[in-house]
Amino acid sequence: MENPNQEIAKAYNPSGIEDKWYSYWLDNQVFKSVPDSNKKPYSIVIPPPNITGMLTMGHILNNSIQDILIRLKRMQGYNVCWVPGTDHASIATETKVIKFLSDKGIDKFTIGREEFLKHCHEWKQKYGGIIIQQLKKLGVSCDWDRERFTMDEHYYEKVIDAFVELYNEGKIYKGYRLVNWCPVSKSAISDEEVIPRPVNGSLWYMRYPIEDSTDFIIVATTRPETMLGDTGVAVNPNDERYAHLIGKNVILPICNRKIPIFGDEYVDMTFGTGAVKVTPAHDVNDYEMGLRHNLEIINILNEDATLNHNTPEEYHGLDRYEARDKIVARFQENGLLEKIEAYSHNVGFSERGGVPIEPYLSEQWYMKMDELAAPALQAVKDEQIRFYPSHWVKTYEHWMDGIRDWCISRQLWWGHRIPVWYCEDRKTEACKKPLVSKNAPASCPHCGSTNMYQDEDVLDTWASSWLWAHEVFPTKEEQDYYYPTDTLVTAPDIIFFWVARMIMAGLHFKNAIPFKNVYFTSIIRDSQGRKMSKSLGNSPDPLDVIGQYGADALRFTVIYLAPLGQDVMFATEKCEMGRNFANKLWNAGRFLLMNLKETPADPKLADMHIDSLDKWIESRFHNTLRDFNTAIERFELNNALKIVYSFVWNDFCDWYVEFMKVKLYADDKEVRVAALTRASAMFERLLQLVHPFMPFITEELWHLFGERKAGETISKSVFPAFNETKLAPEVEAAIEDLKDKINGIRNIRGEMNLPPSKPLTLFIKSAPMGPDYISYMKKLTRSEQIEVAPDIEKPAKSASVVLKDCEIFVPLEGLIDLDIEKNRLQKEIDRLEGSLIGVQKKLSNESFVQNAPADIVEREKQKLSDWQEKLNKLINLLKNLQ
RNA sequence: GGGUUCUUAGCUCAGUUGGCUAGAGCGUCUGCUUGACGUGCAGAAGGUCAUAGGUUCGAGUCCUAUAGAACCCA
Repeated sequence: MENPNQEIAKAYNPSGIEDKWYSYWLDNQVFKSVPDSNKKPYSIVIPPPNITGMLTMGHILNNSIQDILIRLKRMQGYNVCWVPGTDHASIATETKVIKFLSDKGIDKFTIGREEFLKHCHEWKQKYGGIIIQQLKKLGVSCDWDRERFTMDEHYYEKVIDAFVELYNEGKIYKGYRLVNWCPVSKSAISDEEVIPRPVNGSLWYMRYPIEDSTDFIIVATTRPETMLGDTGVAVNPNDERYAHLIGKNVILPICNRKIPIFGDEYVDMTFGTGAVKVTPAHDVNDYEMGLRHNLEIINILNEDATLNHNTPEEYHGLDRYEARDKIVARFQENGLLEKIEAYSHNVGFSERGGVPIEPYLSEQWYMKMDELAAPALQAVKDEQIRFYPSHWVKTYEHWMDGIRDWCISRQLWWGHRIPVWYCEDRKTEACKKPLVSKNAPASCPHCGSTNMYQDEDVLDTWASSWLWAHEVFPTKEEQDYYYPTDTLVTAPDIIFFWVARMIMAGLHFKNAIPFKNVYFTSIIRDSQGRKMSKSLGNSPDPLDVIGQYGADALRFTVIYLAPLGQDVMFATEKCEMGRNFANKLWNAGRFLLMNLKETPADPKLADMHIDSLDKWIESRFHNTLRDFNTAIERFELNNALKIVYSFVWNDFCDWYVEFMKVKLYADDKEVRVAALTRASAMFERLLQLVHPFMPFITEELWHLFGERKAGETISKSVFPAFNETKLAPEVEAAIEDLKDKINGIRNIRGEMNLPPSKPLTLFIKSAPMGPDYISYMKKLTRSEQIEVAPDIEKPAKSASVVLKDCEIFVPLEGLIDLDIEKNRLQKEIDRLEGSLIGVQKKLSNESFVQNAPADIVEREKQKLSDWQEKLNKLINLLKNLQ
């Protein structure tokens, strides 16, 4: 292991150390989990990153949180299992591979499905693992032997089984409806893949001639080209301007089609002219209106958003935007264009294709959601599944209440191909029915034809990943042991797409919830509050940050900055916070190690020469532990970290170690050894507290602090348990009191600009203090002489500190600047007087004294007398200075 | 248009069921080669808790309205 004579670096340098320990953990199978009925399981399934993805700050936050929970539970004796894996990301991957191939001059359709899929698998082999390798740099403790992929053979099969099962239950059907259509991918896409973007467009006011009249009705539209598919004009039935036109027809220009004017409450009278053209085949709201009013539905687009044969010949094959220009020009020529207004509005863009999506009529497979959603909604309402933060419950309920059927088919090749076959010959009526089965049927069961073909479409990626929480566990034994999983950590923007659907799938297929807790992570923003995104280029590469500061520092910083439910403003420089903390920890360890070299620890002395300092730090430790446990229970990881941070930096380093130096340089060797032995033991426990957050540095230090057996790791050491009997409130109060005295004296030093090189003499008017307290005080205030007596006289020309039951005088002889001291006292007097007014007001209020709880009133009275006394002393001191 | 959340120090945020003189980190200012750490130590300055009402003995905390910001859904 380490060379004991090697010097320990003055500043902590994570490079080298992090990779060393990650290999060590892997070599020793520290992260491995196998079912063990003697141990309680704690399991998490990773939200599978997209195989096309690269590590982002979002992944850093999400996976740090999971790792903290996993590492903590591992140390607390659970059989923890964190299953990693990736998602095949149907449309994203297909888009990438198409691009990759087209750069080489290869076309998807020319090479055909099978050949194309080969390329996809190759691509996945080559690039699909990058994000997993990147994650390892973060130190995450996934059981890598369990790495899954949503198109693994077992998993693929289960996705198909689920389709067949749901179809047989009547929950899957084929429907002809409007979907979000991406003209580039030529596929339906999910709502999630439609990104609304503000667009500076126009509002075109177009005149539609009324039948048998010279009048017009003017409609306003953002999409004039869709007029070729108009089959009605709608006005609000309460709109007096148009009441006389309801029931009449207009003659649609260019097409010369007769279409009705009708009334519908949907129409907003204040928008445009209050009259809208209705294109049921190309707008969601128009589609609904079309159904209500029995309008004809005319689809005017091809799959690539060019115009089709339902338009006049001159428009055939034109791109939708070319057609727009042509139609506007035509209206203008004919004097039918009223005006054009600038108008900015949101247009849905395809996330992958990068072009505006088209609401498009097509035949797709749908999953009925109502029956699946009901128990999933209940499970959250009943708190079988808890959300952190809980306010997401409302969003979840809202969506589940209004849930719509799920379009699960995609016109893509990369993914789980829909297990449906059709008879090509269709000799009988029954042959037209799709045949749903896991395996290809040999022949048509109705006509016997062997001429069968499979549905070309694949399933929506979410229709595979919704099985993730249970199908990552391959056997029944494993599922019985690890499922339901304990906690899901994910981003709130996929609450519907993934979280809700996993709950449905879990309840439907396993008859049990998939997880008990869902932690919704924050959104990472840049220092200006903008969401981090590729296009803005405002997201640092996490690997660069790790290179610069270390994974421990990055983890620390991200968690420290991420309160439950709040967004995180991140900037790379903020990692200094984590780096500084790592360095602090390192140097505290270094200090103890340097002393241990001279004075080796001796466990036999661990309980010898115990004084109030030992009891104090022990009490502080258990207080910390209790608060830490509470924070973890509430999933307030940033709080948990702050609690640990403050124990390490404030209690341990600032006070305990400084106090301990008195004992460390004592004449009695046994005192020295005992103090150091206990300090080391405390430090090891403190490392355990930090370990889930900063695994690498803690492992390094833990190994420096003792002879460890081969393969031994802090990761599997037993996490400290809270012990109430270790709490010592009276000792804590006494040390707090001592700290107050020291702070008072340090204040004088600071205000008077007295350098530490100038030792002080102190006169303390109080009850006698223990000799240990006197030595601690000497050490921390750099005083050479301290006199304590209840009736001590204030020396002339001295600064003073007034505390409860205690006055401290610091003689300053020639050094004192009377004005400074006067100002100090005056400031304190002013502050106290201000506070006193508040208390007096309260106590002189009869209804306060009557209504407030007795202990509150008592407390106020106590304050009054304490402060009054202190104030009097201060006034006296000030008077004597004049 | 509907829903959710937020507004506290220069910045980023804590502040539990209403009850200490409203806290922390960063930044700022002053001093310091203190027998671990200048990635540090010690000290200090800095706040009308978005605004206006209300409930209450008591409001940063609860209620209502207003203003502003963000996100989700339509």
